[in-house]
Amino acid sequence: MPELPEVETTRRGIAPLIEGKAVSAVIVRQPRLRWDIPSLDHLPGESVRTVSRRAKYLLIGFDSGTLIIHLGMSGSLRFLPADSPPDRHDHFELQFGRHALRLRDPRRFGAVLWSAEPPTEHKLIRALGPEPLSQDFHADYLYQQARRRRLPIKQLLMNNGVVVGVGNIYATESLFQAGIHPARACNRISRARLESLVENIKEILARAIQQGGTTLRDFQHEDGKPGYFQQQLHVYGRVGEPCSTCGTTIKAKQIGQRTSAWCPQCQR
DNA sequence: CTAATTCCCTGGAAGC
DNA sequence: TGCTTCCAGGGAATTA
Repeated sequence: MPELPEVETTRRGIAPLIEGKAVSAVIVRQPRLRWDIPSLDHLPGESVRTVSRRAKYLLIGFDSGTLIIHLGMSGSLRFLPADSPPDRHDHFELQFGRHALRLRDPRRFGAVLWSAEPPTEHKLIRALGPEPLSQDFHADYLYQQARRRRLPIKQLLMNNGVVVGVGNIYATESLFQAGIHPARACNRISRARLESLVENIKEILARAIQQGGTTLRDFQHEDGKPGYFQQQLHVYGRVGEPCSTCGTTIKAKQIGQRTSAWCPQCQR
């Protein structure tokens, strides 16, 4: 599923293709995504001004407002000839003359929304925590967030009000790298260990984005290969296999309705 | 306020 | 081979 690195890779891929281009048509084949796709009848004739990202939301800025796209769990965007035949899961597209930016989303957990106000004021975006790769996400900040709560550290990381863009894969992997048990109460972790956790999150995400960038040149021809396929996963999806560090069998259990994997030897 | 639970949806894997 | 069942997963909405 698209994690933050994949969304950022998508942003970098589509930005140079659509910035400055005028929308010629909007096509909605299946409006029922997570929420119904709103009417975008006013868009044709308007030009794309910016292509940015906040958390896992892609923000396509126009003079009259912002198109907000979330890829959910199975969404992908491609830029291709407008006359290429759509797949049955190709629900939405913006056409730019002979090309189209097309959204495919088999599981329809994604979203296409419109915000007439600045996107920072939008209901879904206003209350989000800092970007993990920004300077606002640092050890002191995470320590302050952690000390007044007691839930498992993994759930704290996956709370978008605390930090955005850290999904199950990256939470699982960064906790392994930092040697922290995913179920450990977040207020019972030292500042020093949280500092290590912050560093690991940044490092792992940055590397995934960098690797996503290497597939960018193929962007127009196929879905960007998710960065985590190239990145070595140490615990995620490796339940029952030996730990790459110590050989202990990787365990898993549900933490906050999500499967969490960890090495019982390396993570405390 | 924090925390826990429910719900949306379908492809793919596993079981029969 | 074909059918059925189960599971994953982001994150908003709802409930406690």
